[in-house]
Formats: sequence, C-alpha cells, structure tokens
Amino acid sequence: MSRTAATRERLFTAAIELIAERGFATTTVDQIAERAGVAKGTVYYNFGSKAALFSALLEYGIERFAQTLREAADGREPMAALEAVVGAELRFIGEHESFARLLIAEAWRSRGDWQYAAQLIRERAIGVIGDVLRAAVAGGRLRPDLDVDMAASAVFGMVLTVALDWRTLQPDRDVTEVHATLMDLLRGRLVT
Amino acid sequence: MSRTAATRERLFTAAIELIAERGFATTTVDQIAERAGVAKGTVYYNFGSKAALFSALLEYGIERFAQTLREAADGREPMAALEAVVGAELRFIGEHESFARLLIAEAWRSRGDWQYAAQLIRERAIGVIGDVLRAAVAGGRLRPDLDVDMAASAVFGMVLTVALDWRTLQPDRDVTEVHATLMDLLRGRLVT
DNA sequence: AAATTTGTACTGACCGGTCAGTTTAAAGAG
DNA sequence: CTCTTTAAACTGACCGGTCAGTACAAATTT
Repeated sequence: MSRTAATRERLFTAAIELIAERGFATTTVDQIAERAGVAKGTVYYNFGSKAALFSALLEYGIERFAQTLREAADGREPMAALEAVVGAELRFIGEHESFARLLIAEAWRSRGDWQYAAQLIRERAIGVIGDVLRAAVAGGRLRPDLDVDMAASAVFGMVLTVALDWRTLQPDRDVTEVHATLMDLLRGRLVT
Repeated sequence: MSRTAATRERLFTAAIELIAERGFATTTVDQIAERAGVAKGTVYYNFGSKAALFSALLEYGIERFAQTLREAADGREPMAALEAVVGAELRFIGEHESFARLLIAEAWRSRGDWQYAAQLIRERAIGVIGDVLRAAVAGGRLRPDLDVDMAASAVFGMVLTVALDWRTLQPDRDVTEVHATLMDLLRGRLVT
C-alpha cells in the first residue's frame, strides 16, 4: 500500500468514527486530523475540502458494503443466498458499526448534500438484496406477485435496525442467534 | 389555544421541517425563528437554548407517535393489533414525514446528546409493538420461544425504512398497498 | 374612568467564540 | 527533483446566546 493510500485510509477511519459519534457538521477537520495522526494541511492536500473527504468516504464505504453482500450471494441458490446476504449485512455492521451509524444518520435526509447517499445505498446495497429476491421469485421460491423492491428495502431496514440494537444493547450476543431470529422472521416461521 | 402555546407550536413545526431537511447542527436558530415568523429572542424566551428546543420537540413527537400506536392496538386481538399498529406507524410517518426523517437521522448516534432519544423510542414506540407481540405469544398465535424485543425492533425498523422509501420514491401509492405487502411479509406469506 | 403599575411575550442589534479553509516555509520520502 | 507531509499562524464568515428595550393587556390606584 502506497504512503498516500495509507494516509487516506487513516483519515477515512478517523472521520468515520468521529462523524458516527458526533455527526458531520459538529466534527471538525482539526479533530479528524488529530485522530488520524496527521497534519491538518494533509487533509486538504489529499481531499481538498471537508465535504469532499466525506463524499469519498461514503462512496468507498458503500462500495465495500455492497461488495460484501454481493460476494455472500454469489453462486448460491436463491433462498440460501438471501440467508447469506442477511448474515453478511449483519456481520458487516457488527464490524463497521461506526460506518453503519453514519449511514443511517446522514442518508435519510430530505434535502442536503447527501441525499445522493440514499440513492447510492439503494442502487448498490439494497440492489443486491433485490437481485436475490428476484432470483427467488423467478425460481418459484417466492410469490410471483411480490413487490421485490419494497421487500428488499424492508429486509435491508429490518436487518440494519436489529443490528444496531444488537450492538447497542447486547453486544456480547452471538451473531448466529441474531441471524437465526431474523431468518425465522423472514421465512414466516413466527406464526404458529 | 394561548398565545404561548401557538408560538411554541409554530416553532416546533418550523424546527422539525428544517432539522429533517438539514440536520440539527446545520440548522440555525435564525432559520427556525424566521420560518416560524418570530424573532430569534422568542426562541430563547420559550426554550432557553437550541438544544432544549430540540429536546422538547423530540419528547413531544415521540410521545404522540407512541400514543398513536397504542390507540391502534387498544382492544384488538393480538394479530389484528399487530396489523393495526403497523398501519398506524405507516400512516403516522406518512403524515409526519419530516419528524420521521429527523428521528432516523438523529436518534441512532453512538455518543452525543441524543442517544437518550433512541432509548425513548425504544421504551415508548417500539415498546408498544413489543407488548402486542408478547400478547400474541401468550395467546399462542406466535412461537413461544420468540425473542420479542428483537422482533419488535425488527418490525419497527422494517416499517420505518419502507415508509420512508415509499414517501421518497412513490408518494402517490396508496397506503393500503404498502400495508398489505408489509403484512404479507410479517405473516410469512412470501415463501411458496 | 382616567392614570399608573405590573407581568408576560416578544424583538433584533450585537458580541464573542468557533471553525473551514489558506498560507508559508521547511522537512522527509521515493 | 518531485511528491507528500508538517507545523503554526492567520482570516473571515457564521452562529449561539445575550440583553436592553418595546408592546400590550390585566390589575391596581387615585
């Protein structure tokens, strides 16, 4: 990894943590530079502005998120793929809790400079779930009249909410338990 | 309604809209005052600080949210109550979209002054769903080993995400359709 | 019933701190 | 020699909070 890439990585990590804790607007560039162990000028040398840093960070994070989900689905039968994708989302959030909080906080605004973030998540991350559901419908495993896009966003939001509650309230609980409950819910195994 | 109550109401409305659009930190007190049609000093006369205004607004909104859900559940059989609560959450978000966006954006921070907001939502709003699910389990309509708290937060998050997507992407679509899809999902009617 | 006082709600110019972004000169790395 | 980073000082716009003063209606006094 080049020196530049390493510097950027450290700035990303520092910025994600701080912004998740305090929000974009109340996080100062001085704080980001300090936590990254870098001079303030370096931030501007590498990114040009606070907003540009955040923008790059969002795209980078969402791309990695979507990539993780895609790999989980790859090569699996539809219903197994859904299970794997839910597990991957859960694990990703567990490992990148700060990023998840940042996403949820900045992505669902009505105006502002980051509503494109919501669009990005929809296209990339939720899109993967949609593809899996579409395959399941095509394979006759799910109702043919299913509103795939709505269901995808429902699954994504459900997992996101539960994952954040899990990390907040019972961080020691095992992922597999959370995963199992979620899958039971999705498979309609709750109703007796 | 007293003059004071009217002024506070207008400040609430203005603040909710602006904060949902731009976030708490980037919304200025001058903007709130201007949109409410009062002087800046009036904000401080009535609430003491920007944070106190936001705090009052959160409690007010969450209480009304929870109240709506509670009334929907009241007097209904468990599964009918669940259906009614989901419908009520959907309708509340449709009617108070700004407030919902504000909630999702500010309530899931890790630190900061509003993590108590997440706690408030959990205790009040999600709590109602939890009570309904508990009743359903007690009545033998849902699996006895169901993790009620996790399921409640899953339902809440799922509805919240879908509702916001609905308002953003297809605002003209009828609530009942969205509601039906959501209930099918919850009842496990998707798997063939 | 006119004059005065009191309490409450509101006003908006102003102050002081904060912070994004700039500048500069010099040092380290590939 | 060029690219990257550093450290520190500086600028200027912006914004939360303050406060002396206004508006006005109800109570109290004369």
